[in-house]
Amino acid sequence: MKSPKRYLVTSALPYANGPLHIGHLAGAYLSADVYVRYLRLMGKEVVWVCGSDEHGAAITLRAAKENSTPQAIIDKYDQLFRQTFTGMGVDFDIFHRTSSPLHHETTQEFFRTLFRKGEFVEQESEQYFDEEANKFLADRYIVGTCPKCANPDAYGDQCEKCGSTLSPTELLPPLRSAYSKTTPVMKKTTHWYLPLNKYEAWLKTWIETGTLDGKKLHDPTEWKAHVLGQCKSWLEGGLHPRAMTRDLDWGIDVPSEIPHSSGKKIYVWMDAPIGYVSATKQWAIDHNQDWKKYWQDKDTALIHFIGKDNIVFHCLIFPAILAAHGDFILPRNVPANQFLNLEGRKISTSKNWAVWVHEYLEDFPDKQDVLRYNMIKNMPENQDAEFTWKRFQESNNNELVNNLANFVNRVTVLTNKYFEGKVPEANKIAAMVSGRGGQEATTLEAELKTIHTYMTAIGEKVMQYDFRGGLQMMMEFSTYGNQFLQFNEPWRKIKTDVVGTAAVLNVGLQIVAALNLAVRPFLPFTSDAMRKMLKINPITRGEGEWATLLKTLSKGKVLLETGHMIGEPVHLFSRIPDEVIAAQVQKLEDSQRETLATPAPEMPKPIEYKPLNQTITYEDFAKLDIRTGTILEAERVPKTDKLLKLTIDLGFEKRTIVSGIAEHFDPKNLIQQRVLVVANLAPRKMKGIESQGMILSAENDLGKLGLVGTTDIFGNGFIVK
RNA sequence: GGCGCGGUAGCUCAGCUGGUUAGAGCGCAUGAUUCAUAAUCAUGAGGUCGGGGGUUCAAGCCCCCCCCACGCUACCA
Repeated sequence: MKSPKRYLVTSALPYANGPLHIGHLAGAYLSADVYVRYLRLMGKEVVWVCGSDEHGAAITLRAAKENSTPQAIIDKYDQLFRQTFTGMGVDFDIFHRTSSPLHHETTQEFFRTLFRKGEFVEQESEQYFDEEANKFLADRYIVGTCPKCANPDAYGDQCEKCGSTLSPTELLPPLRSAYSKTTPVMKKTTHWYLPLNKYEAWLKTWIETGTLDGKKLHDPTEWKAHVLGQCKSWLEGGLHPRAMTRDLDWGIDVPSEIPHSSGKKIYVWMDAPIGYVSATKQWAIDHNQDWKKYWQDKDTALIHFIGKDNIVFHCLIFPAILAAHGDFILPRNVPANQFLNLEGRKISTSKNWAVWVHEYLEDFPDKQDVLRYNMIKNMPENQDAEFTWKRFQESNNNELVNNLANFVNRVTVLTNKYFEGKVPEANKIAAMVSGRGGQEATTLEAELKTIHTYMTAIGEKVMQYDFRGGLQMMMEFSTYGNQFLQFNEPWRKIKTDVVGTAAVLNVGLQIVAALNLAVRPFLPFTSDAMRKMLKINPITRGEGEWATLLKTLSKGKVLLETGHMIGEPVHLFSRIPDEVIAAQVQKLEDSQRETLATPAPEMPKPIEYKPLNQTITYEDFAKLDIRTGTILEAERVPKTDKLLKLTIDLGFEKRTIVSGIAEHFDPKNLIQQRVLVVANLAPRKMKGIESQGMILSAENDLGKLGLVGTTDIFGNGFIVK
């Protein structure tokens, strides 16, 4: 693939519902920041957009819970995001908001275009409805019992206790509406669907070959294996139409001229990626540029940085939307990162098992680059990775302090000590040995070539989205500097050979000067500090300095001229002592414990009794028809983990009941067991078998099930009341 | 259960379309050195490449079966 004229880089819009933790940072922001910083230093035309994702049910719900308003919630987190990103040196070209009027217009325009082109399918479906509040219920607004962990307050889209993804139909009763606490009913509603099944064929070709309409748009071999794998997995399974609208209060209205649009909002998942477009528009307005150049010109490379949870949306659904619209380019790559674990466990907001970035900035002032270094070093580029405070400390002390900062310090100290802080004469014939092995003689010219090689290699890694590799290469370059000093021993040479010492330190300073740029995409604050120390011009954004440096080197010219005065040595990094690390680990455990309000692990765990459900009337109870019965047959339902197919004798008839108890009972031990059966429950098909009722069982605090039976003096079919 | 990404030295990971004695960083051991925040540099020990079968002159890389971790997905009335 030929290299593009310009780049449009996006980072997943953070959802304005809570603060950022290190997992967010590792996923879509630091990776993009390194990439974009490098592109800018190479003088490439690049715009990097991001913004707050501010719509959807979770925000209204949170507002209600905190007795606040959605607007107040999004304002609060938008503000916090901006501070956090700026604090960490994550340097977007624009950080926009999906609540802005420009974004609303842009999204509606998109929707309108797709509607007019007849891309949507209007379809009626049944949704949960709250009769008292007179509202349809988003998944998030349906509360019920989690089928996985029995948390009675799980939401219809997710259980916050065990973190599993749910759908409303999976929730166990009693279901209730988050608005009125009443039981929701099913009601018909109309929505607009994107017929992904219609696009399946071209999406498949596009993903697998990078080709659309005979044109090669990207090279799939450059895509990460797990991204391709995930997409192929979806394509194999067949794509289904997906609703692009919701019945919601908080979001972007479906354009009013569209029939039946009253009360309908555009689905946040459609609204959010269009946020990349509106952010670009706003940037263009601010900078007197043409946004279309970035979204509609074939020579632009669109790159989406996201976490793996977003793969399907950015690789299939959003491209389908863009293509359905017609005027837009498709992403050239979607370098999704995997997940970052923390101290051996998954990061969890609800369990408060997280390192919050804004808190890190408070706890470790002026140590942004230490976190950046550690996060890039352990970036989950191709598989899940882990952050531990111990490794954070080790990489700081052993690599940043001992290797990088120390090398820079050695060179500046020696220059100040022996040459009054002036870059000494480069003597091209002076005898020096190479930093590699210390065996062969070398010259300034050869060393400039070596520097060029390192700088090129680091850049290549970054362009391949191998940020860990680039970072490692950068550190090897610093090691090379240490080796060069070690082999040439300027501290010894000064006693006999001032000219030779000057030559050695001149090379040392050239390495430091190059290192200053090598470090910059990863550690921008450090790069600034080094420039101050070297007394060279500060860089604001990056305007091709790296490219210039490569040119200078390949001409055999030096980066720092002889006689240039450098500043006093400064320690770029400082050691982090054990106590500080221990305190962070303690903080993590404390906050998590507070959140869970559980005693220390070594204490015997008290039984957690489930809270009582809301009071019901006798009439409610009387609706239940519970009968005595006996299990006649029991067998596993093939291809399921939990299902047993039971035949129950109810005296007056025999019933087939499918029950999710296979993990608790051996089928052959169930034969002739007496059970209680909810006999008037509406039948339901599971795995193609109609289940005609439900057998009762009790569950203890450890999740163990026990059948609730009758005593043997009873026959079958009698009423329980 | 289906699908997907992985399982390589104590730890974190590289290993391209199969090709000589399987690599790096950290940690560990020994030695050198003192300009530097006891930092640096050199040397070394450490792996039957998750397990089992197969294809091949040759397999960490290909095929089959199994085990483990993670993710998506189905089922859980």
